[in-house]
Amino acid sequence: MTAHRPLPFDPIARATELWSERIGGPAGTMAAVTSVMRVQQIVLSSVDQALRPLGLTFARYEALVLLVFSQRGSLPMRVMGERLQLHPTSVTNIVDRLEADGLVRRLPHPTDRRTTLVEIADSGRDLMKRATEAVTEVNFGLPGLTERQTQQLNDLLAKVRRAAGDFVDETT
Amino acid sequence: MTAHRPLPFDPIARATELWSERIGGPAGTMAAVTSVMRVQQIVLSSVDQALRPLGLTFARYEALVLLVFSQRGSLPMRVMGERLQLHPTSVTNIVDRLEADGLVRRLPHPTDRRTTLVEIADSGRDLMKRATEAVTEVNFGLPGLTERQTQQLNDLLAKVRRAAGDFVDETT
DNA sequence: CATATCTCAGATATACTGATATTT
DNA sequence: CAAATATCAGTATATCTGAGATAT
Repeated sequence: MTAHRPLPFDPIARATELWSERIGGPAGTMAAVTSVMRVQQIVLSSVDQALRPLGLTFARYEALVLLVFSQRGSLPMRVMGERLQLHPTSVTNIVDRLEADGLVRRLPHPTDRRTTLVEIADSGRDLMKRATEAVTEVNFGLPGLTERQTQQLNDLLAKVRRAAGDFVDETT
Repeated sequence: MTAHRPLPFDPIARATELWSERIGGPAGTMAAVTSVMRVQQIVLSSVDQALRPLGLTFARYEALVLLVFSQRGSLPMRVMGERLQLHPTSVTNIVDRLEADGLVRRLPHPTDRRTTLVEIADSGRDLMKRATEAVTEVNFGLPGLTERQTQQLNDLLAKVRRAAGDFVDETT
């Protein structure tokens, strides 16, 4: 858990001061990057802990959610990788584990025999529901923000994702 | 690199809509968590790529920065773990690699013989400088934000970190 | 004797590279 | 034959647990 006792100061704020004094340049950007890394660690640790009793990781939970939300309850591997921003080998790995637990099934694609469909099973839908309750109970591991601040955070991160080329659209 | 071509829509925004319709509850929080994960991935990939020619990862780079910024150019392992929010075994691992490359040295603590000091070497200072230029050139992998927006992001993430118990103070 | 610091071994999760089989 | 899809083997990184050595 990497649990230390709390520091009596914000280590990132302190590093930012030193950065400004001794290096100059975009110290704020360095701070933001470090903060993103740290918050990701906080969130992932908390969410994974809530999901562990259910035999899920956040990555596998996201895959279940994606399949439950899909029109037909099934998606090609490739599409799953696109939506979840996962490496093809990571998709293979995650689906392997979900399938071993009987939560999803691999099916041949009806028309394109290169493609493998992944279909959510009933037990997968059930587990996704219970997992959603578990992560909701810990507020997805993201403490300390009002609804409005959460929305601000979303908007800022969406700007970054769009600038990084994750997607192109007119809204947001 | 997990590089797909851009989607014609924001996958997280779409998932958030479906979440609201079909599950309800704190869809915005789920979106924020997913966004944090994704932006961390974007940033880390970009920064690690910039650092790879120098034989550094972001984690090792952060360790070098911490040591360069320290008063004496050296810190106990334990303190490094505290500041960088790393597990003790991760500190051992990172220092192992830096030491193998001659960038830092392990020294006995003068008074507490349980403690190991890690001291930055001249070559470590040099490499940290060059690495800083490399990550600055790619804007730390964080595109799309103005200086003001970066500051907003910092403030929001600091709230989260403080609420998660990373630190306690009066400011911010 | 309890606690603190560091290390090591082993297990897990994920990502990446490069190669391969199959299909389009 | 080129491109797309999925898989596999091997490598790398980082985390965690549990155990142990040394020192306070």
